[in-house]
Amino acid sequence: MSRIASVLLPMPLPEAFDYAEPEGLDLQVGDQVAAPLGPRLLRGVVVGLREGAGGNRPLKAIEGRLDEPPLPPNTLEFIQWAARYAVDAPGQPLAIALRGARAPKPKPVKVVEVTGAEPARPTPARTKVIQTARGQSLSPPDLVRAAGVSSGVVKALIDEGVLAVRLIEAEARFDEPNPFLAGATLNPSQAAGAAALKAMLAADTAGEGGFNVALLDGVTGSGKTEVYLEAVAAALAADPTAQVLILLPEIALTQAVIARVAERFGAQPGEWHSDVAPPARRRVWEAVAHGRCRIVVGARSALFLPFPNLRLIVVDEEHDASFKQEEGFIYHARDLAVVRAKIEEAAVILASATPSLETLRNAETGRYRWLRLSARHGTAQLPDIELIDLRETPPEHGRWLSPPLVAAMGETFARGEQTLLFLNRRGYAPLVLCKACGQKLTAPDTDSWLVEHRYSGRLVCHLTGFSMPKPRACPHCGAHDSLVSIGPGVERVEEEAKELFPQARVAVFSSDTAFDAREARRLIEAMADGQIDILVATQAAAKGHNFPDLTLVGVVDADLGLRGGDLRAAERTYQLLAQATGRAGRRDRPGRALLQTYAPDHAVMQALKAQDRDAFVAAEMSERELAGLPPYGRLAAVIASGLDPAQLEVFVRTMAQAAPNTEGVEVYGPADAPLGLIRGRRRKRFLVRADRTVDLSAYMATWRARVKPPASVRVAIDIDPYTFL
DNA sequence: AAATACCCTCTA
DNA sequence: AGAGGGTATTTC
Repeated sequence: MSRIASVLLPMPLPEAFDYAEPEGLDLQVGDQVAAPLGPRLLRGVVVGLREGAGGNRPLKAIEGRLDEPPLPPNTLEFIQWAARYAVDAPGQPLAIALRGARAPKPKPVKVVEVTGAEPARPTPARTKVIQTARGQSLSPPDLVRAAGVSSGVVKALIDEGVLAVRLIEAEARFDEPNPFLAGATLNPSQAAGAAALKAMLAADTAGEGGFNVALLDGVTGSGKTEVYLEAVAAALAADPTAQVLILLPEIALTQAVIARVAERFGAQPGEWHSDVAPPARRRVWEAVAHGRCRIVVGARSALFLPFPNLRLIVVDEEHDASFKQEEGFIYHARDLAVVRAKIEEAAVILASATPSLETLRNAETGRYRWLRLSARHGTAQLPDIELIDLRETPPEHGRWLSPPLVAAMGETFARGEQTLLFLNRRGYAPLVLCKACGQKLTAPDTDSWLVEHRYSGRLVCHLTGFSMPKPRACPHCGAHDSLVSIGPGVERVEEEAKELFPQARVAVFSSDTAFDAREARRLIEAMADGQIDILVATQAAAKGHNFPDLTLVGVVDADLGLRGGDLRAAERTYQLLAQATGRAGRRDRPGRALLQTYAPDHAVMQALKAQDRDAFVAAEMSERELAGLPPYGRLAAVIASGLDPAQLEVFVRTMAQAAPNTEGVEVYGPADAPLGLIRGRRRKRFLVRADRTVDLSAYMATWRARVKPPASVRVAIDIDPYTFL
């Protein structure tokens, strides 16, 4: 009797395909195989094996097993669970999981070996080289350095045949972390938190079930990182094969955490995000699959790495919206981290100063352990937060900094201390319009405004990536010198700060100026080192960094995130501004934060001023509960897009008709999406609200299966949406 | 996703 | 008829 192998291919196919297992191949679930698909040969993963023959049609045979590490069973289960949750093809998350396996291998490294031949003239330098080379494998430059000779000596010995150069495959090696090194000195609050986390991890070793989630809840500066690193140490110490994943919302934050992990455990962790070069990614992937890499620090896609023994996942800044992947395979890494941990029977630590309402709800109901860190680290105090009512003290015409903020900046500068001006808007001006014809400049066939960037002299669409040089004449009416820049971006605020304080050193931190990890670090270090007096920054600099001389934070437009007014506007604004104002006043100096607002009475502003997170959360929770919105209910969105508006309209109406009638589910729409046109595609949206008891993924899958969109119409399903554009 | 089967229009 | 092109279908 022969066997049938069910093979999942990394593509948007609806299901795994069946293949015949060749005689004697002895496949296992998880094996990577080469499988024929039409005329092509593709990498796939065995997800099932059963006895049987082809049935009504003959099956193609698997070409062979690839000499690559298999995917662990839990990783496979997670991939399939994730696909079902996201209402997408299982090949999509598989493609993410195999991204490291498909990257090119690192170049082989040269090593020098002794051949046993005697040198013709044994000088002292030559003898030293031969002795050094014996017993260890070093590259030619390393051997030169280790023996303390000049490179000519080694080269001559190679030419003579005394030494031989061999190319070896760079093995995916990672140093073993040492969990027994001394950690940071913890204050009592931190020590209590660390002890509670260790107790949670011990429940696993004691056989009481490894799946546990803890919310590590502490104000900015309370030292959450030190606390969770103690939990990482405990997890690694409890099991010599244990692996730990630390997830961060942004690449910019990885460097700092990697440095702290390296210091704490005396070993470099694996680094995983889109900026890591493919060969390095391959090295991490293989080392993780073999269990040789025990700590990974990475962005959301690290969740799909093939850990054979994942014991702990830390999600740092768990409230951060960057954990939500909005394109391609749509998922929320924090939510899926909890799922993965459940499958692995591992522990999860969600860390934040401003936890999401979803997480807070789980903590309130006791599903998650709730660890609150009270004190700020050392002697530092929370900043003093004041609101500037822009209706009473507006900036001058064409300016963005109000007199009270300017005065505070002046005092701060005079004391030799630093100011952070926070504005979550890249570029010079968010809108350019023609004062002759009134047209707003937009990207071609797209509804979003072009943002003016003065550094590059271009107009950029932040949505589609389109950019063009700023034209001299209006593209609509042809009028000359009629284009005016409306509103402020960080570059414009920088300009104003330089004019106000010509002697001050002013810099901008945004994804445009900190364009890669190295440049970001350079700017952060310059700021930490006191080489910058005024830093104008987007949210890229609002998170996680430590600036000891920063005593004033000015929020240029506190109301920015409240406009648009979607479900999470208030929550998001609170989180972002609490984070930004929390930058002020570390060490022994008290900090001050000033928020410029036109709505000082808004609940968010009042909560920020009073630094009363609990009151804000309670108010927001009761509103959500009344409306049955998350975390009390669930949401899903459907985004249909097409080139032909009429065809899209017809489809969207049939789709509305086809929505299943289910108790506890309401479907709203179709409506024009707020960004109704992107790259020439018309967009329509549905919003679905469901009670928590409803299997929303199953509902959406049923709905989708009832309709067949014309080939030109694309349908995307977004479970638990965060943006409503 | 990517190869190919299909189905138009245009050229001669 | 055959090329050229865009689009729908199929892939175990």
